[in-house]
Amino acid sequence: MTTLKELAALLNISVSTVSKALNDSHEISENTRIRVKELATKLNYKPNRIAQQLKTNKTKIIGVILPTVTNPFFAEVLHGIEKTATNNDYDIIVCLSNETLHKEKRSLDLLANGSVDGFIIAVARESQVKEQTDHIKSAIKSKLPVLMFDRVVDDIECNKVIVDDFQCVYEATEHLIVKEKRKNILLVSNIEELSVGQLRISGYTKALEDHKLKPNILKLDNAVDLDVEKKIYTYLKGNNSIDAILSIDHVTGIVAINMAKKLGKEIPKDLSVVGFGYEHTQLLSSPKISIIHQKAHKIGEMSTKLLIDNIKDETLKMQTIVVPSELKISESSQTSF
Amino acid sequence: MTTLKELAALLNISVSTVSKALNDSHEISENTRIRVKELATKLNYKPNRIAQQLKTNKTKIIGVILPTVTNPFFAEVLHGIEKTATNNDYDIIVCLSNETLHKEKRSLDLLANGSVDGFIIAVARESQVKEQTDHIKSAIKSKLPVLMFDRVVDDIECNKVIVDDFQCVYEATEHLIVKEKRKNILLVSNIEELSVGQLRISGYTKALEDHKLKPNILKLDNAVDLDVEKKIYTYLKGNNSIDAILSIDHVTGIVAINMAKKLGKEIPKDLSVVGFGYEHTQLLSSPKISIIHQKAHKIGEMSTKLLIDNIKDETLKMQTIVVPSELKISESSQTSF
DNA sequence: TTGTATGCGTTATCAT
DNA sequence: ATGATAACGCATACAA
Repeated sequence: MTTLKELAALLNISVSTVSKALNDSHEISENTRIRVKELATKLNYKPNRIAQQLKTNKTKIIGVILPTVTNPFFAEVLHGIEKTATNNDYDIIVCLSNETLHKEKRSLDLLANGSVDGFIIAVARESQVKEQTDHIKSAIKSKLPVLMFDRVVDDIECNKVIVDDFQCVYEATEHLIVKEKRKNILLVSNIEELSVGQLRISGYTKALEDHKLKPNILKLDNAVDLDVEKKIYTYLKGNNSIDAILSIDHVTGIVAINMAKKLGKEIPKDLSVVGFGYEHTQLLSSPKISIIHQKAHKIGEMSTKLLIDNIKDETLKMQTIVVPSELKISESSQTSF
Repeated sequence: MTTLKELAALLNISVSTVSKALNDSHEISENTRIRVKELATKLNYKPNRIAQQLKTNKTKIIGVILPTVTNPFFAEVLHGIEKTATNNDYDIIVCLSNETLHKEKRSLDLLANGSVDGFIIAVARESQVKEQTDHIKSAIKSKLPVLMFDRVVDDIECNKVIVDDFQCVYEATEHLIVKEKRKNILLVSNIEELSVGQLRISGYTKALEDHKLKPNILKLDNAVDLDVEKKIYTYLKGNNSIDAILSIDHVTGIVAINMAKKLGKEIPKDLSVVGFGYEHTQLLSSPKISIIHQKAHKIGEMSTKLLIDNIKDETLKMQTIVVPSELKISESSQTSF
């Protein structure tokens, strides 16, 4: 790697002159500036970023700590983060907590030693359940800006970007009741231990309450593979009056459609199905599932924007931004082929 | 952030003594070592990694350049990379090329200035199609180890981890012919312009040739949403003799199942369906689709292992590792509920 | 307009 | 056993 020192030696001038020339300082003559730049491009000189970081005490790197990236929600958020970071000349270091407290803590501690200018975090399931968040507070205490999204911790004061979990489920439920005239709406859940799961369930029960209906909740207890199908199938078979299903994750809604068809139900005539979904979710079901579409990409964008603002001006006051979800009603009945 | 200098000042000893004490140098007395360490933990001292990086000329960071992360394959690879990197005390900087050449080049150039110790890359679609890979060669020339996976460039000499695209599709096709007695197998493709797409198609045509059957290929031309459904539906409707479908991506197989059911076909009696799939793919279809399961996580693990070996010993000779895929035959007929 | 000197935080070499 | 000094590559305050 070419260094300033090498350039200076070859040109018989001082290191600082070379530095200034490359940075377009006005105090350097046209002549030498050109000579320096020519040699620099010829030798493919690039300033050593590590040295710049040490000098300026800024890394232009954001630490991103996610529970997982195989969940499409977080993958899409990451996409938004990366794009916005790049547009603002930041790189991102990505760590995955795998939903564990110790990994989250380890990553945070490791990066808090000058490796990054700030953090974007969605806390791990374990950290949230055990309410252990000292590691995050500690990062903030050492003047590192932190932004939390989706899964946030109430008693930590920092910028936050959250989803309207309560509200969007409330509205989806109300849609089923009012627009689609449904009376027996089943909520299917396997994330009731997460704060977002609880919020979604609250949105559902509140909507039912407001309309004098009684809630039905099928908790899957973290079931996997065929168990998911079996539990839903069995429940539907034994409860024939169910006329709508509201899934609060991105998988069980599609499973519910498949199981309902297996039971000979017509969709959406006999049964309306709403679930959470991402870009391709609707393509995977037939008839099309209605989905609550979280603006994951936008969440990533706004999080990054907010964090970078905070990095550049630490005096800015903290805020919590709610990114509304979009309810996409299926129109499968109209598909004419 | 606490520094060595601050510790030294507080203890009235020199910086170098503090440094040695913390690094368990034998030439430091038991007494002072303990005093130093006590104060260090008390003040939560952590060595500044940037300074260490400048000193040692090693960052312990791997640059990871992916086309996207919303594709489950790359998400799972990333998971494997992150895990293995962490286990070997490396961090990862993730850049997304978004399938474009210029973004890939930009990321590579930006990180090649001392920011990382090596690269893991799956080249962007555009780079592969246009056969522009000078930026990668340039990184290698400046002594930065590069590992390519999945989408590789033949005329670049570096470590590679690839999938058995030809072989696994050949075997899946043969399975359909020999075990399931299928005669009219339709290949559904929308990635024919990628090297992996071409390999998969070759595996299919070769298997048919070897068994004296004629190929049917439905190219979707990067169709999206309803168009995907429509093209598959129309084709199936107009070609009633098709008795098996082989999808070479992870979406169209499920769509094919849904469309076949819509046409009143029984699966797997009338039609066998095989597609590419990931962890949850089978859960999303009913009856269950058979899948070619790429060991994405393992690809990430092996890539990282190989790169780190290469970083630690540059004289190691390059190798290309093939990670075999697994054919998971659906057993939906046996599900008894 | 150019050059010298200093420091970022750490480690390593060489005194004491 | 401890300390002074230099060096990694860069940027900048200050001198010339």
